[in-house]
Amino acid sequence: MPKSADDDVRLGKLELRIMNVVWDRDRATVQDVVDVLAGPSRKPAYTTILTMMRKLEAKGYLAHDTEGRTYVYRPVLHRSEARSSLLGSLVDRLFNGSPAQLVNSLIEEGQVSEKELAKIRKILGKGGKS
Amino acid sequence: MPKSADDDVRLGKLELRIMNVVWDRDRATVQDVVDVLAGPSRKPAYTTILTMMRKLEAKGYLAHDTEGRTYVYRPVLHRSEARSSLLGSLVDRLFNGSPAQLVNSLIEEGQVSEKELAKIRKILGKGGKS
DNA sequence: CAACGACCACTACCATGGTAGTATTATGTC
DNA sequence: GACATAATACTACCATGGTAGTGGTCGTTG
Repeated sequence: MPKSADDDVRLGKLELRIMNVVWDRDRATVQDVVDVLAGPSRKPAYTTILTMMRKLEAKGYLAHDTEGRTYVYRPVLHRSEARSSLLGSLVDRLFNGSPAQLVNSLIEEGQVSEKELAKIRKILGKGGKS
Repeated sequence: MPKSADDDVRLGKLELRIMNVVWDRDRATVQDVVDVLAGPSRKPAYTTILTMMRKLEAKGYLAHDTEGRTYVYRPVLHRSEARSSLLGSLVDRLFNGSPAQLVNSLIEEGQVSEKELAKIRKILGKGGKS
C-alpha cells in the first residue's frame, strides 16, 4: 500500500503556494521560492519561507538534497495526490460526497469560460467508458 | 453587489460540520447540532458546539433568534455561497484557476460512479448556454 | 420556595499555520 | 587568519480552530 500512512493532506495557504512553486519547478531552493512569491502585494521574509519548507519536510511533503551548503528541495507529495486528497475532502465535507453537486456549483456560477467548458466536455467524453 | 464585504469564506472542519447541520435544517439549536454530530466516533461536548456556534455568529455566518431562553440559530451565509467561495479558492490555489483541471482530477481518480457521471453530463448539457 | 435541569456566558488551554528575529555555520577573499 | 556574505538552525510569537470546564440564569416541579 503506497499511500498508507498519512490520513489526509493538510496544507495552509502559504504552504500551498510554496508547494506550487516546488511542483512547477520540480526542485527549488528557499531562495527560488522567495523570488517567485515576491509579488508586489505580499512578500514573506526569507526565514518565513525557510521555516515553512522545513515544516513541510517534517510533514513528509518535501525532501531535500544538499548541494554544497544549499538545500535543494523536491516534492515527495505529488501534485496529483494533493489534488485528489483535497478535492475529495471538499466533496465529502461540502457537497455531501456528490461530485455532481460540485460540478453543478462550478457551472452555475457562470465563472467557467466557454473554453473551459469545452475542455470539460472533452474530459467527460473520453472518461465515459463502457 | 450583495457579496461585497467579506473576503473569502473560512471554515474549519468542525465549523463546516456545524454549518451543514444548520443548512440541512434551516434552523437549529445547539442541542440539535449536538444530537446530529453525536456519531459513534467523535462526539464533541455541548459546550464545544456552543462555542463554535458563537464564533460562527461572530464571523457573520450564523445568526440567532431567541425562543424563550433558547437560541435558535439560522444561516446567514448560505450553502451556495460557501460552496462557490470554497470551490473557487480551491480552483485558484490548487488547479491554476482552471476548472477543467479540477474536473479532470475528479474523473481520473475513478472515484466517480457511473450514476454521478451521468448527472454531471446532464448538468454540462444544459449548462452550455449562450 | 428550594433543588434540578436546560441553556447560555466567560474563560482557559492546546495545536497548528504563519511570521520573523537572532544565532550559527560554511566559504571565499584580502 | 579575520571578515563579509549567504545559507541554515533555533526560537519566539500571534491568530485561529478546536476542546471543554465552570458558573450563572431561569423556568419547572415537588
